Amino acid sequence: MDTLGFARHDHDACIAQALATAEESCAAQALQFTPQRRRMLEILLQEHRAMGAYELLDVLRAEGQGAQPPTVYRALDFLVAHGFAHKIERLNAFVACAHPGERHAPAFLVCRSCKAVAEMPSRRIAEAVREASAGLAFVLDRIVVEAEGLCPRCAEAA
Amino acid sequence: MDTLGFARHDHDACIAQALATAEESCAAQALQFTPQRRRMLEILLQEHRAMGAYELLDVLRAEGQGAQPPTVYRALDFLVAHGFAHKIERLNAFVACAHPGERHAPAFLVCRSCKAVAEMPSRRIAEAVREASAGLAFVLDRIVVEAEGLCPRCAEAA
DNA sequence: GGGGTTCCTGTTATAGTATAACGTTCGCAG
DNA sequence: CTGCGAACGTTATACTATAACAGGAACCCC
Repeated sequence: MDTLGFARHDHDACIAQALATAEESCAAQALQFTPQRRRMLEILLQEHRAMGAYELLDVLRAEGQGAQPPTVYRALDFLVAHGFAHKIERLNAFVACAHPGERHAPAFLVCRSCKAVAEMPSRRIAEAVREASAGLAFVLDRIVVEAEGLCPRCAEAA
Repeated sequence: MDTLGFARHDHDACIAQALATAEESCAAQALQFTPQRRRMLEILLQEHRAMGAYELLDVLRAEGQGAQPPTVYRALDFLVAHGFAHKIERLNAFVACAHPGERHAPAFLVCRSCKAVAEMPSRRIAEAVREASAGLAFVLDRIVVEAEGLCPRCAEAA
């Protein structure tokens, strides 16, 4: 899967690839990539957008699972903790990681019109944040960067 | 009010100054700086930390107001819309702006131990975000930057 | 093989965050 | 004085997230 943010791509291949990467990564770290966790990631990959926890829950229920909120949140906690998905704080929603396996501080573009989400290159951004926080003697753990605006499609439509 | 993030400062003066700035700014733009809005900003300035909407509501109620959630959210919407306060998405909480009047894309440091919040210099960060988003043909409206970690005090304690 | 431990999942209940919808008041422009 | 828009009051409800406890599978260790 390439890093193509809002661009088209071979979606089936992208899903298969991401699942395989997650599988390998879990095996390598002795993490349990259980059916539930796999299924949740698969849904996120299929939809390819930020989804709320209850939206994911609806999908599971439509499949005939009698799932409850904690089930979803637990799976999401796992996926986020290990970098297979990210939380978009601005939307209280979750999205599959576009670069599984790579170590990175994600930075997102969020379209306020269609809600599409893309990861953008974040190295320079992360570096600027590290510098600014070091200047204030702050010990940095995690960086949240979310840019809100219009994706190319919506911008053109407008 | 100077930009001192986690540092000490003359708090009473900082509150008075910020309120005065907000007042002027509203007058200049024909915005209504009503008692409710003023009071809400005052509370945020006094506490000088990120507060949840219901925490603010509790303060109002303790003062004898029979306030309801929409009252708080409306005042917060106003303050945020006009740059007198910011929302910390990561915490679902609100904080008074440290630089009222100045046009800026805020960037925050959030201590995961004591929940203190400081604004950090954001020009370089904002620039890096603008560049990255322009590279993906994204039309940028707003930037959320929230760094999570330990503030100097908590880091030293640990 | 029993006993303990850990991790994952199921289930019920509840906490915490935010907004919809409707009505009233008040100031002001026409 | 009438119509309009902005602010505010009030009720109800939607949406997001977690606490707390129980059951079961896998594993380790003796």
